[in-house]
Parts: sequence; C-alpha cells; structure tokens
Amino acid sequence: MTEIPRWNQAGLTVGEVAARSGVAVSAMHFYERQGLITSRRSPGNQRRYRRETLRRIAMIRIAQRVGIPLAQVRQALDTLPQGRTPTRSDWQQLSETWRAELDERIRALEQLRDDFSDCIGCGCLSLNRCALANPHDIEGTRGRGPVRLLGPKPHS
Amino acid sequence: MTEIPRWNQAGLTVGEVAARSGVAVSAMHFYERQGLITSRRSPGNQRRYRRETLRRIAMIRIAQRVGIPLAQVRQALDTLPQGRTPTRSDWQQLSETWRAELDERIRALEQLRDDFSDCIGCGCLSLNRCALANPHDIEGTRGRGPVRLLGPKPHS
DNA sequence: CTGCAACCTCAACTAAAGTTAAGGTCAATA
DNA sequence: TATTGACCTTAACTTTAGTTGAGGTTGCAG
Repeated sequence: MTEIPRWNQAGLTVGEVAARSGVAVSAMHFYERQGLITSRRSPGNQRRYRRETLRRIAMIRIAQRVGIPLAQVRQALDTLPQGRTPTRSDWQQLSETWRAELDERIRALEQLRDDFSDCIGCGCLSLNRCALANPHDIEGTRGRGPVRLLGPKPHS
Repeated sequence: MTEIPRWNQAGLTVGEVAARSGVAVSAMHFYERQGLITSRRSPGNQRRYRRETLRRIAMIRIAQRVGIPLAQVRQALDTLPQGRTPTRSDWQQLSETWRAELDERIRALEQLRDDFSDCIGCGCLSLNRCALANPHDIEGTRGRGPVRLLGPKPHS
C-alpha cells in the first residue's frame, strides 16, 4: 500500500518519517520549530527529510526517555557537525552524553530506593533526621534545624 | 528567631510547614486545592496543619522524585484512613507502593541503558532492528515493517 | 479533470505543577 | 496606635511538549 518509492530521490516525506519514527506529524513540525530537526522543501513546498533525520528523532526520543528536556537535547544535537552528515562516531559521542545522564539518573533513583528501604523499615516516624526527608543534606551540614528538606524546589 | 511556640496548640502555620518541609507556601495552597493535604482554620481564617502534614508532604515530594504525577499521588494518599491519624503501618503500606513504582522505574532505565550500550557499540547505524529504535516491540511482534518505534507517543 | 489523501500555515488549546500579582486581613511589636 | 510581616483569595501567567482545528495547497488515481 504505502510502498515507499525508491525513485523518491528528494527525500522522505513528513508522513513517511512520522510512520517510521513513531512520532506524530505535529510533533515533527514542533521539533522543527524548536530547531531539533530540519528539512528541505519540495517544489510544492512540502517537507523532505534526509534519512539521517530518522536517527535524529530516535535520539531525541531516547533522550526524552532518560528525562532530558528538549532544550538540552537541542544543545546536544547542535554539537553535531553541520554541513557534513554525522558519522557513526559523531553519534557515538552524542550517545555517551546521554549515557552519562542516564547513569546519573539511575544512580539518583537507586540512592532514593536505598534511603526509602531504610525508611520503610523505620516506619519513617522520625522524619527530621530521616534520609528521605532530608536527603543527603543538600543545604544541611550547617547544623541548623530541619530546613529545606527534599532538595531545591522544582520550577525555580 | 522563628522559635516555634510550644503553646501553639492550634497546629502548624502554613509558614512553619513550608519552612520545615521545604515547599513554597504557594505550593501548599496548590496541594490543598488538589486535595493532597488538608487544613483546619484558625479563628482568623488562617490555615493550621497537623504535624502529620509534614509527613504527607515528604511523601508527596518523594513520589515526585520517583516520577509519579500528583494525580496518582493523590489516589494513593486517598487510601490512607480518613478520620484516624495514619499509623506507622499505614505509611509503610504507602511506601511499598512508591517502592514498587520506583523499582519499576529503575528497571526501565537500566533496560534502556543496556540497550543503549549495545547501540553505542554498534554505532547504531542499523536503526531499524536496533533495540532502542524499536524497544522491546511494544507493538511489534506482528511482523510488519518498521512502524511505531520508541513506544507509545506521550500525551495521547 | 475531479476527487481524495496528504500536505501546508497559523493560531489556539491542553495538561502538569506551580508561581506571581493584586488587593485585602490578621497579629505581634515598637 | 501604627506598622510591619505573615496570611488570605482570586485570577492570571509560566514552562514543557505537544495536539487540534480552520482554511487553504499539492499531487496521485481513476
């Protein structure tokens, strides 16, 4: 049915990329607005993508699974060489970045789990002093009372 | 300076809870609107909190670190006995719920990391067939071409 | 040549998790 | 008593990551 025509030298259509990458067309428009991907245009003003775009999108989705916000993904993708098509090793370098973030994320959650186990054991009835209530003393160690528990507030 | 007066039988003020739990006052108002915490009112219409509220908030923050959305946190908190103050074992039960989610979350990220390692090794140049591009065949196994990679789209 | 699916733009909407502002009250203190 | 600082409410705004809809082309099939 939707056989992709091999003669289509102009590149992949938005629909094709969407189908193959699993993201919605609207998301691709959005990624483009955000500068995460780019496209050429056909004579009729339709988007045409290089095959490489599939990989870009895959990387974006992976980063999102890790929990990396798009703005940061964008920065990372911007380190890819412009002009020349990224090589295997370009992608590998990028991967290492994600990997590090991923490792860190896992580390943090494992830490949380360990603290949590302790607290489940203790019933967590002594909240101040509890590792979870006051996790690794982000601002503690300055021996004041229980202040600023649970890390910096999100959305500063 | 801000010694908490022991004679304050009426409960903790919003400011006190905010300071001790590390969340902003505005966030507490918000949590209250969302039904995550409750308060009595002083004669002058100010919020007064039971000490237990500190633990509730701690649990909320932990759940958030795990990545659980507030709506779900709310459901879980709603399983706490109303009327009677939650006991140690009530909290423990709740903790086990979070723990399970946390374990699952870690498991998922570790899976991702493993797949990722493979892909860094392979340079990920064979994207379709790649474990990351098509992670654990959420919709695959029905032997069609490469469709719906990378899991269900977020924000359905 | 007509019809329909796929494409285009632009603007507005959604959801989560809060924050910020405006305008007003309460309470401890100088 | 007057003045702060902490509190109150309501409403609007913020960010992230998109989706939805309206109104208008394009391009392939019959």
